[in-house]
Amino acid sequence: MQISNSLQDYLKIIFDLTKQKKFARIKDISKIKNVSMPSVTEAMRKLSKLGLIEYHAYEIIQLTEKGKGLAHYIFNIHHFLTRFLTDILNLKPEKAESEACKLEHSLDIETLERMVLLYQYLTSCPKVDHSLVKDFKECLASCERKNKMPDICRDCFVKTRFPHYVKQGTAKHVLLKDMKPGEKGNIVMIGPHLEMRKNILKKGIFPGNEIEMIREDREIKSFIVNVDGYNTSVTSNEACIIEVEVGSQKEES
Amino acid sequence: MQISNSLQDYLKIIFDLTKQKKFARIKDISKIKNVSMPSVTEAMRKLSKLGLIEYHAYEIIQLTEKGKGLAHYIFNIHHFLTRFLTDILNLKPEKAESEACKLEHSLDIETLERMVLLYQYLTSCPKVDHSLVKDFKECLASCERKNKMPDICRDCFVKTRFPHYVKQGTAKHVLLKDMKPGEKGNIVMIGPHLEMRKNILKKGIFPGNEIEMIREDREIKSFIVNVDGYNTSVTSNEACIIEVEVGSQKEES
DNA sequence: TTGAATAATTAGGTAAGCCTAATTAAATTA
DNA sequence: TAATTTAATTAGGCTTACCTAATTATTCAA
Repeated sequence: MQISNSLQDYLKIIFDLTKQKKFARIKDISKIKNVSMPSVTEAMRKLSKLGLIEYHAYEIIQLTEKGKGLAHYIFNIHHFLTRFLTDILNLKPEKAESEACKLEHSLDIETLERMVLLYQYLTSCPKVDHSLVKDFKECLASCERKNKMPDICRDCFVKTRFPHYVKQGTAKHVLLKDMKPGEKGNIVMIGPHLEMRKNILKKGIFPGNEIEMIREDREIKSFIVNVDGYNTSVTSNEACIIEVEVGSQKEES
Repeated sequence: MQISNSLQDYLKIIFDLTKQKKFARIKDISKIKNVSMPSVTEAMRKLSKLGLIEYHAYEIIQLTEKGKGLAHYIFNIHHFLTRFLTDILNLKPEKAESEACKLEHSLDIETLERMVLLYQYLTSCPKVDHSLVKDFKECLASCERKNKMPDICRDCFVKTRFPHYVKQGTAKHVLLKDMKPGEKGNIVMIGPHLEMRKNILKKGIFPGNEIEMIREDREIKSFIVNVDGYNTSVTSNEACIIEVEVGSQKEES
């Protein structure tokens, strides 16, 4: 059945209210969804027409069996996503809540299934070292303490702080700051320091992007780089935490 | 700047077309976005008013510097998400494409930042055993071969195929099929078999949910269970791959 | 049991993002 | 260069999901 995001939200809210109070009222829904009461009335009529709720003017609102099933489904997707965002990505509960609200409408069952698998894999699979998620979170937590290189990342990152550190095979890993004009490569990692990383991402620079060093502009303490065909600038500090794989590229003359 | 999802899509399409042809035309955009030409015209006027494109009736469309920056950002978010979905979750490229299209509008920078970190952690962090993602993908691939217990999961799962396998501390792990009426627990894992898992998820049963066994209904070869307050049924086969943690619950009499 | 307060509904309106049909502009080709 | 084809625009409409102001039900409390 096709049902709009907004109506799904209404259904979820009714489900939630019904759990506690056995019924839902227009006013409560309007408050939770932060819309006016007439908007709720209108939505209720639509849900009623779809056979998802039992509703008549001025009476209390209850889910039909069909509505209960669908609401339960949406509700649990929401909660799984919240768990994923808190348990794996370590978002704060309120943040995870609001992000899950947006995500629940845009993922289809197949992607969701993969996320469930990843979740299970990282948290419960006996084959996986469970300190993995713990380490990841510790790394995240360290990153949140600004202006300090997280201890847990020192090992990872310090190795690449020397120019042309050879990682494996033909691929050389360098920091962006050490690249010569004209040199190209693929971004493999954007290092510690939460705020800096956020700013780098905001410039449209992600791991996996192709990056080319254009030139250094010492006046503005920046590097001019070309990322997948678009020129942008990166501060010297930022260039110290962008790790680039060079040398395994197909050269163009 | 606030810009609607739809306008973001237009911008991304223009960015993409401009890369190849140096300009974009109404007709091409309309074809790619699968909307009528008048709809495109209207959108172009809006983007032009926002200062994101250079556009006058009957003339070719080009991005302004401002538009180019924003488009590049959106475009790269899209590509990062595609990589995440293919490289980590192992979705097929076309699927990943279309899912990324939906996701790119709903994630905010903070969540994105965490996903980048997870991506880097799993694929490039020297501290992490890189076979991890490989194993996960192998597990996924095995799951796709239906009707066959994936070898890689046998270890994980067989252990729990015996009732009341004690995992750690007070928590007992059992299969749903072995639970007694009235017994409660938390779902920790939904086992191998892709299709079956999908069907279980479709019933609103996710890892992390609280589940209570109500009774077995031998006539329909199913178990009636209560998941977070909602009754549903699970086939006998499905009950064989749902692993539940019991015993660490706070008991209610 | 009747005001007063609270809750819900009508009525009428807006913005976004689509659509079709009709018209006009631009490009192509005979 | 005139006719035809292709591309783009106007004009007018629709749906979803909101809104405010005004009205009507319902509930509560004196």
